[in-house]
Amino acid sequence: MFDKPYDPKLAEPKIYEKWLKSGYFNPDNLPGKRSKNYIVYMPLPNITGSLHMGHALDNTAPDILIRYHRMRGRRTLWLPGTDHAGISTQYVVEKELKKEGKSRFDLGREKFIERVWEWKEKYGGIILDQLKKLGVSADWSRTRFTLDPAYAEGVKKAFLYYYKKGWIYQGLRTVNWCPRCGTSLSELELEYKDEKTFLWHIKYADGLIVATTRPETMLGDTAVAVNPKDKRYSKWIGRKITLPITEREIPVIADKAIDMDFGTGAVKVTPAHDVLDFEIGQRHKLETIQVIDERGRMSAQAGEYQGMKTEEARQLIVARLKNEGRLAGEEPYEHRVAVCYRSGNAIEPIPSNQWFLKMGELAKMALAAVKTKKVKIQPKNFERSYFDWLGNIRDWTISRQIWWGHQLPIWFCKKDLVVTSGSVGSYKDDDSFKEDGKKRIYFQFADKFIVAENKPKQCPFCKNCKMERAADVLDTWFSSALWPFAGLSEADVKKYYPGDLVSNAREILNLWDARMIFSGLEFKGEVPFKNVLIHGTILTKEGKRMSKSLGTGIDPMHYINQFGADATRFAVVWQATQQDIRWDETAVTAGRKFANKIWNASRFVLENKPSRINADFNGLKQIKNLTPADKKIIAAAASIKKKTEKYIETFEFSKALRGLYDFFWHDFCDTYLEKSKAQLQDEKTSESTKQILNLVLRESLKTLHPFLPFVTEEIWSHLPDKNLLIVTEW
RNA sequence: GGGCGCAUAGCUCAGUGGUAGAGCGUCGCAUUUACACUGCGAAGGCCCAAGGUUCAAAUCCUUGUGCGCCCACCA
Repeated sequence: MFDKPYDPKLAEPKIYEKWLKSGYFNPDNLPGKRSKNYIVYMPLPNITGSLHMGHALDNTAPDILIRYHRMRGRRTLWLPGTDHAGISTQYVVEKELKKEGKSRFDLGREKFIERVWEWKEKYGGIILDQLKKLGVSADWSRTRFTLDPAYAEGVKKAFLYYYKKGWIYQGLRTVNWCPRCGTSLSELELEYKDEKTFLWHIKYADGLIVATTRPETMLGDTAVAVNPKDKRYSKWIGRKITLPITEREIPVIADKAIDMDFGTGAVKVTPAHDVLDFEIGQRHKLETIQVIDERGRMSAQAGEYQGMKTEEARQLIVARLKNEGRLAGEEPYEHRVAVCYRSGNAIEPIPSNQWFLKMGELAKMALAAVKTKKVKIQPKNFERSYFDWLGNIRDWTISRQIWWGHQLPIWFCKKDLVVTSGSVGSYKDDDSFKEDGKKRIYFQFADKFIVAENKPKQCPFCKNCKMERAADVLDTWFSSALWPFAGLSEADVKKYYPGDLVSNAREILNLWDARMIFSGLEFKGEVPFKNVLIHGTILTKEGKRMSKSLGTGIDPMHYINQFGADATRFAVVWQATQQDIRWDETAVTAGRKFANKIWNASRFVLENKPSRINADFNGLKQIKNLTPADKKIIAAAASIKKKTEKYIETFEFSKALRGLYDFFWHDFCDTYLEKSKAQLQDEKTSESTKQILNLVLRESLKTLHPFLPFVTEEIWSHLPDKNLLIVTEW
């Protein structure tokens, strides 16, 4: 039963099965009196994903904490779940469809969503199974998916609540639009590509020259902007000029966003087709004229250029400016253009109707929560990015023009409904814009709508239309922001909210943690957790970011399958000191050796069983004639236990592990075990040595357990104790 | 562009005012008695550069150089 080299491949699945059967991952089943809770919310992995190093990092720290607090008598709940991850998931399923030569429009919304559910059933559980292999002791009986019916109810209620509060509104926003995919993209979905083009200098008036890489958008210009401090242009501010070609009058305005040193220092402002310009437009209440449509073609507003591709229009416009003597210069220019992460197509900023959530009050609350230390962000230096983000926040665009997600509970009066945005009526009959025989829906707008949980029986506006549900779905983060309470049943919320901790990568801090904090405060009146633990990023050994597309990713399962979860966890914790980690796989070797060392030392100790086992260190103090070696190891064992407690509670897991490693390997094995061999031969010290060996081993297994749960539990099963180690009192 | 951080042994990193440490690797020796996923020992470092503070600096300050991460994104 105690084979010579420890074989994690045999032991780990067996041990995990035992834990599952025990039911102890579920706080309701834990033995003994437990008054205090310890609760961790798992960062929701996407259903598209499989385990990567980031997940390993996200989850080892919580597992250490959960295991530690479980042994310390807390009611521990680690809430697991998966995220529907709207855009990413829709993307992978669309890619699958593409292999069959189909697009989502060929299936239609309903069929497509069915297809995504099929995908979810097939692949959605993979990552959770992999987390189990890592030893994650989450309460799987409470696993939730962010599109589960109960969760969806919570999301809907939250939306209705915000709407009643007057915090949700419809508005215009220039979004990053991919003309090929027919969808708007979040900033995260953009990739950047270097492009060689020209910077054209266009004379808008004598002495007022603007520089642009996109002359075709000038048809939609509604201002020229300069920096207020720029003396060259101070006399122009407030004046009006005539825009070339369209001959429209536009104002010259001053805005501090303008860089005086770039180009000519004067910028054409096209709110419809540039995200920054849109913001300038908002500040100065400029008109938004859309000259490029959802297909990436010039719109009706573009007059004679209507229907042309933007490239084509650009050439014609440049030529015309040249003819008219308006072209003041043309310099080769290299810059980065945003492209769609799926199609690689250049993105086209266009104005669209979107839904917004007011951030004013919510941001204030989230700021205060951290400023008053109700939530602590660790390490502390990340607080700054949190404060910066919330301090400069704009209202949150919560609508997304995709199908997979929580559809908005908004119902439009069909008679009032305008489909798509701006000027697109021009291609109403274009076949390429039909789905299911109907026109594709891009953006919807109507003043006549109601927000309700279910479809109204009668339209309150026209009294006879069947109302149409808003096509948009919610931003994925809107639903995941509710995770700490929407992930729990109502009874559980009473018992288990608020919790203690989330652990994630730094880019999630604002996207998710901040939003969980204000959602918790707004809906439950309490912060959802006390600590946000930000861990470093795992880089390649060369110091580069791990990424699937670059082929630099490392699959933790590779190590788990080969060397065991304990060795893998050891490597992660060993290296997770403070900053980003250049992944060094020799640390896995160290972990594997360490697990084996623990195993073999235990074999030695168990071959020398004492007649009975004293319960604790105090019991040992009764023994007379302790040798100096005995005293030393007892003191060291007691001290390392204290240190481990301290380091776990301050989240310095690497220090804890390194201390334990040193103690166990050197103090216990190299020194004491070797000395004990002689002491065991001597009748006078034999029994007490056995006692000490056994006690130090037991204590070591306990303190090591949060870090290397499998091997310690396996050894524990060979001890006389009946309890599993995971619920043994620390 | 803004923020954060890192530069210490061949590699990956601890150390944060007072004679340089670990893991992995390398070399030598040892071993029938827990473990070769072992033990004992050794080699290997002007602690990025320059300046400053100090009795004393890898450690604090300034500047520079190189590298990375996150966020924003430039007409």
